Amino acid sequence: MHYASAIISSMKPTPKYRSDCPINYALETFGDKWSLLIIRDLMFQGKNNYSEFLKAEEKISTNILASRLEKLERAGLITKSIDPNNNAKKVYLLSEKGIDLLPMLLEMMAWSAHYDEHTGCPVEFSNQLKEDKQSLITQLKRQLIES
Amino acid sequence: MHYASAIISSMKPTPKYRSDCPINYALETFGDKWSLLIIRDLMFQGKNNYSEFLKAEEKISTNILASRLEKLERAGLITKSIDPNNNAKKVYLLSEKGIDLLPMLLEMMAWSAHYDEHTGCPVEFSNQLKEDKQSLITQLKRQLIES
DNA sequence: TTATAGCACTTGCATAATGCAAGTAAAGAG
DNA sequence: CTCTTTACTTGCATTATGCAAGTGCTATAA
Repeated sequence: MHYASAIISSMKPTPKYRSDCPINYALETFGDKWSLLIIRDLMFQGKNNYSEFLKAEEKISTNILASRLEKLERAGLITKSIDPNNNAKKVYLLSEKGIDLLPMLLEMMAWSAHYDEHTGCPVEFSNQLKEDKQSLITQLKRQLIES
Repeated sequence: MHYASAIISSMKPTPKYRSDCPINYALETFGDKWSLLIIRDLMFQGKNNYSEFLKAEEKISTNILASRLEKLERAGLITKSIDPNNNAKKVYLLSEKGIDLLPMLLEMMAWSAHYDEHTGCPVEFSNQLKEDKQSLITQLKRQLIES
């Protein structure tokens, strides 16, 4: 591409999103079969590195995991750093933007727990969700920020 | 496959889901790039037939729309019926299971409105979400049940 | 200091999902 | 009877995902 074309195309950048609808923004950010499972593992399972994510029951494949981690980092939902105790290890953590998905994830879990007859969602967790969602949010959020 | 094999394989059915995790149930039910946009149009845009869904800004293609409508119906999130005023038309409506996605969708919208600088989410809607989510849920839910 | 293992990926290729354009069938309107 | 609307289906190209194997760093033990 020569300079003039480059300038012209820089003037109308290819639109990043299909629309400016908030639902669509969410879908384009984490709307695939894997992203939210990684967020889940970070949020509820205390996992924070590549090999731990790989161990998840749903069996994500290595290339997809790598590409999702990169996408989530680019979207600002997670951060990547080197484990100070082991330079061979990377540490993935939820950013504030990622942590703020907690209320949505809890609603999602509540819905699934209600409608999936085979749900693995612990009964006490479901109950706390119904009874006192706000304190559950506060509590989980504190745990995440501490780490 | 001969009869004996058929019987044996019918004894251990291929597992329907990757896991019994509630997040995963949600993902396998509506976790793709399009399902929630259809739910959105049913829930907030008053759309209820094929050609209206096709008009959405995100430009779903006809075969994908048909397959998503079928999937959502099979999952029990929507119902399909014939328009009594026009036998050529089908009417899609949210079931209770579909309507119950409202709280999750509102959290999703709140998150996107907060983090997407180009969000199209109306300010007053965002505000009502922050100020009084519960009455917004009650109000929207009433509208959906009436139709 | 070499060997072995762990960790975080990458690569190549097969399969599946999605996207696009065109076509079809049934119903309604004129 | 014809034209339009509606709700799709079909065929094919492109993209995303899945699977197995390999790579290149640390780290750790001999």
